[in-house]
Amino acid sequence: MTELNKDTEGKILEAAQDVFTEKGMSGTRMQEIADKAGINKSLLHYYYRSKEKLFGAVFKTVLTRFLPKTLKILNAEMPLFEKIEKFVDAYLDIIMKNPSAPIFLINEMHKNPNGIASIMINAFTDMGFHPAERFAVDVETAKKQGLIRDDVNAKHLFVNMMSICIFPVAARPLLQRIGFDNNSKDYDLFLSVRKTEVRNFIINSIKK
Amino acid sequence: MTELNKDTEGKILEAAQDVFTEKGMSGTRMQEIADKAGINKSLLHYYYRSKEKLFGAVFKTVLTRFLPKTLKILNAEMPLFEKIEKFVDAYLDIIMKNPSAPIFLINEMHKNPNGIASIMINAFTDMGFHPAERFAVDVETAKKQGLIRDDVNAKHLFVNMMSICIFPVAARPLLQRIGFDNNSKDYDLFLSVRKTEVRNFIINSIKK
DNA sequence: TTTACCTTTGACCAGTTGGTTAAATTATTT
DNA sequence: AAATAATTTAACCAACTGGTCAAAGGTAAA
Repeated sequence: MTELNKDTEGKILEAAQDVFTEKGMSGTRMQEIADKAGINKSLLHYYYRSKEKLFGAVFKTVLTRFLPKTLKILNAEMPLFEKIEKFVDAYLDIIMKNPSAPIFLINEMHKNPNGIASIMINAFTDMGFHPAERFAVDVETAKKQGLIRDDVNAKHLFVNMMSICIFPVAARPLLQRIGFDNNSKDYDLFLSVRKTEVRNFIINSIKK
Repeated sequence: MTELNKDTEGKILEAAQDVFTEKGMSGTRMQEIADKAGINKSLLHYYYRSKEKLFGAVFKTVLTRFLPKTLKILNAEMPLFEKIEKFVDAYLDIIMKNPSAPIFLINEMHKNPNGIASIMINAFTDMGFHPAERFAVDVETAKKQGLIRDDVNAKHLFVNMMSICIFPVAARPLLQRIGFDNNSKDYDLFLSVRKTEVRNFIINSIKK
C-alpha cells in the first residue's frame, strides 16, 4: 500500500492491479487479492460483484494510464521530429514505471479480444480522436518540407516506434537472457540509455 | 491434427501446444487438451506425468522452433547488411507462421522466470554459441569498412531488430485496434509488406 | 437510546481441476 | 494359445475456486 488512509475500494483496486498485471486473469486468485489488500475475500464481492468485473476495472485503469497521455502527444500540433522525441520520452517513462503493464495488456487482449473490446471502445470514445490518422498527416507534411525520405510509411513508422519502445521492457526476461547473460544490472544500464538510442534510431532511419 | 497416422504422444504434444500457446499455463485445462487430441484425460498423465511436465515439453518445443534457426543466421559468416536481411526474412517467416508463439513465450517467462530457466539453459547449451557477441563483431567490422555510422550500438540494434519483427505480430489485437480500425484484412496487408519495410527501416537507420 | 444503514466477517457451497487407480482392451512375446 | 507387457478407459477423489449468506460491527440520524 502506498497510502495508509486509503479507502477499502481503493486498496482493493491497487491490490488487484498488482496481482492481475503480474499473473493475468486466469492465474489470479481472489484470495490473493484479498490477502494483499488486507481484507476478507467477501469484501471483494461486496465492492466488485465478480472476478470479471474487478478485472475489467483493473484493465481499464491500466489502459487509460497508458494510452491517453501518449496519444495526446501524437495528436498535438508539433513538428514531426519534435513529436517523435516527445513521444519516445513520455512513452518510455510510463513503460519503465509500469514494466509489467504492457505484457499484461497485450496478453489479455490476445486471450480475450472480444471481451476486451467494449472497454477499448469506451477508452477511445473518451479520448475523442484518432491518433494514427493525425500522425499520418504530420508525416506527409514532413515529406513535403523535404525533411524525411519519400518512401517513409506513417503506419509502419508508428508501429516501429511503439515496438522498439515497448518490446525491450516487455520481453526483458527473454532478451536479458539471450543478450546479457541474464545480468539484471547490465540490462538496467541498457534500458537507461534507451531514450536517446531509440530517438536516434528512428530519426536516422527517416531523415533525408 | 495435421497427420492421421501420428502416435498418441505426438497427438498430445500437438494438442497441448495449441491450447497452451493460446491460453497460457494457468488458463489451460487438461480436459481441453485431451478433447483436442481425441483421447482420454488419463492418457495425458500416462505419457506426461503432470501438467507442469507437459507444459515444459511444449515450452521447449516452441522455444527451439524459434531460436536456433534464426540464431544460426546471426552466427554465420556474412556481411552485416546481408545478415540483417536474412535474419528479418527468416524471423518474420517463423513469427507469421506461429503468431501466438512469441506472446506465449514472453508471457510465461515473465510469470515464471525461474521455472523456465532450466529449459532455457538446456536450449542454449544445445546450440553451443553466443549469438549476440558474434553480431557485435559484425557491427564493428562494418564500422571499420565505413558502411555504417560510428555511433551504432550492436546490442541496441539487435534488440531493435527483434522488437520490430516480433511486436507487430504479438501485439496485433492492440495495434489493429488503435491503427487499423480493427480491420483484420487491412492488418494482414500491413504485415505482408513488413519484410521489406523492416529491412529498409533498419538499414536506413545505420548506413552511412 | 433506538433505528436504520453501511461495512466487514466467518462459515459454507456447488462446480471445477489436476491427478489416481483398478479394470479393460490391445499388442507383443513365448 | 497362453502369458506378459503396453496402452486406454471410466469412475472416482481431494483440493481449490469463485461466489453466497446470515450474522456481527460500526456509524450517523431520529
